[in-house]
Amino acid sequence: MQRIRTDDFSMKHTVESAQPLTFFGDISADGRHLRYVAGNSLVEVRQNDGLLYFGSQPTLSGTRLRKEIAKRFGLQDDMGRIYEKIGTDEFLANAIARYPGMRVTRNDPWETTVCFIVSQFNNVKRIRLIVRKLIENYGELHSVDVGGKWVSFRSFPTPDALAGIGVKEMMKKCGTGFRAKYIIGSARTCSESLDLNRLHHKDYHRAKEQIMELPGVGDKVADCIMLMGYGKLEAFPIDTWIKRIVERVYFDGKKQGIKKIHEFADERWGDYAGYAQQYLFWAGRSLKIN
DNA sequence: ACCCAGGCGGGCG
DNA sequence: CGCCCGCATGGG
Repeated sequence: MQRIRTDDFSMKHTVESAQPLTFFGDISADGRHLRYVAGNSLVEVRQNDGLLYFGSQPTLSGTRLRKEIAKRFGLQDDMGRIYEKIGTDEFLANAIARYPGMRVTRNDPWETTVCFIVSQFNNVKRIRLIVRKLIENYGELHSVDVGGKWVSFRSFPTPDALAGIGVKEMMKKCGTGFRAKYIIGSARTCSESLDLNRLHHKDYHRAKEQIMELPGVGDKVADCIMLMGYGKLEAFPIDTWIKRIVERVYFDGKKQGIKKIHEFADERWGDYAGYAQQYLFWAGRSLKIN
């Protein structure tokens, strides 16, 4: 097992904040042990205060796995700087105090796309259920030896694997509901004409514009993909919670349009709006703001 | 038995 | 444009 030293990182808060990793990873009750699938490998991570121990099967080379972990959990992000930039009011300062070390995870763009298409008009519990079923039904099966024990797992289904599935079949097998046509439609586009791995280098607005051409990907889902799929930290996904919280905290409870809230977030938090969103969301939910 | 859940697309004024 | 409605489904 390798290890890295980390500061200002809580694997528990990060994984439990319902970012895509949460939708298909398993974390222990105490939040210290995580198992998830990255590509075709099974990765295990254990956090002991400021130390992160990790390994994978099949074994990725030392540097590759180290890079995967660092990137996946946003360990390169300068939290001191981010907290300074976004923690400028009481609400966010409290949110940071409540969830210290919560990072924005960086996930595979396609996996992120599917997860957030599934998330629309849905709840976290059922999102996880549906994503699990998609993996179970259409993901490629792998078996590996973990410390003498034989463990099997499935990788996330590729666009090619989903492009040919029938809408009714997916609805029946995975319980996706009306989202099946979006998942399959997006899979077809990504399989045939849109290579998601080529959007990394585009700027936020260009990439967002392109991803919104996928069926079932509107403003909010697109921002989630920009943030957690491409690591574009200026993205500010606006869902019903965020809208309510921002109106309550920053607009004296007055209703605002989506466009207005985007402008506000951009001006106030700029390049770290995505981190502001993450902390607003979790603090807001725990306070049951409505 | 209801009611809701991290929206989106399509239709209308 | 901005608003409003329907949408599949499992859990509370």
